[in-house]
Order: sequence, then C-alpha cells, then structure tokens
Amino acid sequence: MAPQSAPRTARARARDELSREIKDAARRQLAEHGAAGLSLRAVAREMGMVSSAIYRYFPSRDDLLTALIIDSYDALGTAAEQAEAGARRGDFPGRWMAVVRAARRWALARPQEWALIFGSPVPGYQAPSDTVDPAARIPLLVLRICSQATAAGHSPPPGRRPMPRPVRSDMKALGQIVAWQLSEADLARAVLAWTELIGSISFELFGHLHGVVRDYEPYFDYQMRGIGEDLGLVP
Amino acid sequence: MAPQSAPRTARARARDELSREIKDAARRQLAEHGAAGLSLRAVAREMGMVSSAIYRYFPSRDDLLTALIIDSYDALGTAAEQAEAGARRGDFPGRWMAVVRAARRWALARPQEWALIFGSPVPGYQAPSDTVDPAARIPLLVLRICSQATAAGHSPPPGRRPMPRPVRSDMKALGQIVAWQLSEADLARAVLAWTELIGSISFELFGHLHGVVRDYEPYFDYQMRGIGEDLGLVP
DNA sequence: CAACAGTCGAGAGCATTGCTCTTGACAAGA
DNA sequence: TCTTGTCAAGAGCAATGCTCTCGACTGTTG
Repeated sequence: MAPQSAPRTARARARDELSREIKDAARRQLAEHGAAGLSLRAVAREMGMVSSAIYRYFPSRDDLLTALIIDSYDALGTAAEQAEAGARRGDFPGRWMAVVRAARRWALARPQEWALIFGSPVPGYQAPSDTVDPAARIPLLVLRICSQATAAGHSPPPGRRPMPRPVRSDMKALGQIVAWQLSEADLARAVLAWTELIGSISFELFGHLHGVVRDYEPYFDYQMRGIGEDLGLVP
Repeated sequence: MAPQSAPRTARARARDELSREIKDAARRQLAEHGAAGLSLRAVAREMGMVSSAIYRYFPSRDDLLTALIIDSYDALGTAAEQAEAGARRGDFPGRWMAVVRAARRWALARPQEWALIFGSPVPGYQAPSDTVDPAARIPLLVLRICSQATAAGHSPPPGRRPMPRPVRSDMKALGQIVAWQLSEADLARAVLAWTELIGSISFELFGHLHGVVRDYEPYFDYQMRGIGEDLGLVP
C-alpha cells in the first residue's frame, strides 16, 4: 500500500529481483508438472540454490502458490483488457468477443495457470483477500461492456420470469458496487455469462467435451456469440 | 464385462470386499484432505494394514484415483437419474430442474468428489476410457429431456444466427450418436446448458462468487430455470 | 573507523510420501 | 499330500516440505 519511503537499498532490490526469478522458475515448473508437482526443492535446484534458501523469500509453498495465483489473475485480466481496448467502442458484441477470445487464448497458452485459478482449490488453502481484486477484473470488464451497451440503447430482451427476493437482493448489492445502472435481471445475465465463459474454457481444457466437440475454436465462438446476443449487446 | 464364470471362491470374495473397504477409506480421506492429500499409507494405516499391502489391490495411487472417479461419476449419474425419474413425464422443466438440483445437492454433500471429476485434472494423468460412459450419463439425460420435449411439440425459440460448418458437423455427429432427432442448434444449446450446469455448481463450490451471491440456492434455481426456458422445455 | 544488528545461503536433519523387492505364512487345487 | 499362487509384512530408496543452526556478509550506527 504505502510506498517504500526509504530509497530502495541494493539489498532490497536484489531481494525483489530474486523473488521474481523464483516465481519465474516456479511458473515454468507449474507449466510442466502442474500445481501439485510444484516442488520447492526443484525450484531451488533450477536456481542453483539450496532449498532452505527459498524460505527466505516465501515462507511456505502455499505462499509461493498465492503469489503465482495473483500474478495469473493479473496477467489474464491484462490480456482481456488489452484485447477489449482494441475494439471499436460502439461495437459491443466485438468488445465482448475480444474479451472471451483473449481469455481463451490465454488459457490455451497457460493451461496449468488457468487450472491454478479456476480449477479445484486445494483443500486446506484459503485464498487471501489480495486475490479478489485481480480476480474481479474480467467480470467487471464484462459488466462495464453490458452497462455501456444499455446506456447506448441496446437493451437485452426484457426479463420474462420473476426474480426471487434473495436473488434480487444480491443483484441489487452487486449493482451498487459497480454503480452503473443495470437492472437486476441484466446483472444476473452478466454473471451467468461470466460463468459460461469460464466454464466453456475449462471444459475445453479439462477435456470434458472430448469426443463431442472436435473443432473447439468455432464452437467456442459460436456459443460466445450467442451469449453476447442474450446479453443484449447487439441492437 | 464377461461374468466371472467360475463360482466365486472365498478368496475372490474376500478380495472384492477388501477392495471396497479400501475405496471407502480412500473416499473418507478424499473428503477430508482432497485429492492431493490422498495417501496410500494413510489409507493402509486406517485399515490396520501395511502400505505395501494396498498395492495388491490397486497397482498405483492413480489406479485407486481412477476407481474413485468412476464411482463418483456413477453416483452422481444415479442421483440425477433417480431425481429425474420422480418428476412427471410431461413436465419437462420439472425434469430439468430435478436433474440440476440433484446434481447440486450431490456436489454440496461431496465437494471433494465433485472437484475430483470436474476440477483440474492431474497433469500426468490420462483418464482411462472406462470413465467416459459414467461421465456421459448426465449429459445424455439432459439430451433425452430436450428430445422428448421437442417431440411433444415444445420447440425452443428458433435459431437466429448461422452455425459455422465445423460446429454443425460436430453437432450432426453428436445427433447421430444419440439417435433422437434434435436440430443442430438445439444440440448446441443443450451442450451449453450442460456446461452452464457444471460451471454454476463449480463456481459455488470453488468460491468464485464469494461476496457476489450470498444465497446460492435461489440464485442457482433462478438461473437454471432460465436455462430451462432457453432450452425450450416450456411451451 | 569499529561495533552491531539484520539478512543471507548453506547444510544437516525430521517426518512423510509413493513405490519396489524380498520373505515367510497361508489357502486352494491336483 | 504337495505344489502353486496369493497374501501381508517389512526393509529400503528417492523424493518431498519444512525447521534449525551456523558462519559469512551488508548496511547502519556510535
């Protein structure tokens, strides 16, 4: 939070550099052997250090994992935001498709990192609160696109069925957090779209559609385009 | 496959019984410490055996995991099928909701088993083909409901946008497997619904909607009911 | 310039893991 | 009765995460 007031000493700089190198080595390990196969000793070996030295930088294996999780959320969020920024502002379906395609591309390039953040959580592990801001970047981006689309007069098909009171309450709270005026029904649709996005990519990565969908890219595009329509992004 | 032709000797019966006990103990372990924390030694300890004895029954830890995965798929499929069988045949939205609620209930009662089959796959592990039949039970059930609904004249809203050729090809192949006549667009919607079902439950279990949805049961019901409508189950 | 406090990497060590191999006891079939 | 195959047990191997201690070094203070 508060910036390091003192000028960063050589020691501190070396420490940060080494922390980064450790994370890089760990990420390489992760990509090859998965989260379960991440070994502090192997990381230390790759860096020519002794295993105990790692503990000077990360007090436990889980802390290293947490750092990697935050980095992954941030990298994914950045990828999505950059792709979205490249689309014409008024082209709401295009912005949505840019986000989902960037997410899928990122996932295909780093399946283990994707599994790290969207796969099964490790049982004893409680995600620290530092992770929620990076994790919220994509859903917020989706909400922003929806909000600007409705502001531009692109309204989704009107909600057909009544929304139970607890759901309405949750969506109202969500609407107050993001401040933009979206109806509760539209907010619920957006959350569903986000779930669908993550679910579709995970299904491809985890092989749940093996033998059903052979050519995944057009399938993904087709489904996501339909979801974009359901979101009311297209007039 | 082929039934054991010879009369089951006492030895063979004892062996099967012990295999079952090992799986039960492993399932208890799994529920407590998750898939990563499943230890053959701990299972053996709980059963008063020595660790090496387990290898007489399961040649490796992965084989034990595979057995557990198949059992979990089967248990989940059975739960969904039984719940669906309890609904009125002509009440297609009711049958859909019975399936999704049974799946969610099952998942909430056995989160670790859910994570085992729908969470991140272990990197080196390739699911053997024995798992695909049990895994297909719920999606086939969903397809059957959709098919019977259209046969009863409940047609989903007509597809608006063109389907790319590779997607159409995949869906056509899927339609030939399940033999019932469903349009390619309807098949795609059903696969999407299945993805959405698994994704929604996983999101709840893995905490991705923590702080957004406080009361998950009505939220889940609301979203699933909407998906049921999109599937055209209601006239 | 000298003393001190804090940080660093190295190494030994502990409890644990999956898995292999050998050994001796036991039961089923010839 | 004897042979053959199965069983649990135990020792052992190469790993793992993590802790502790011990010198060496660095940056700051007196």
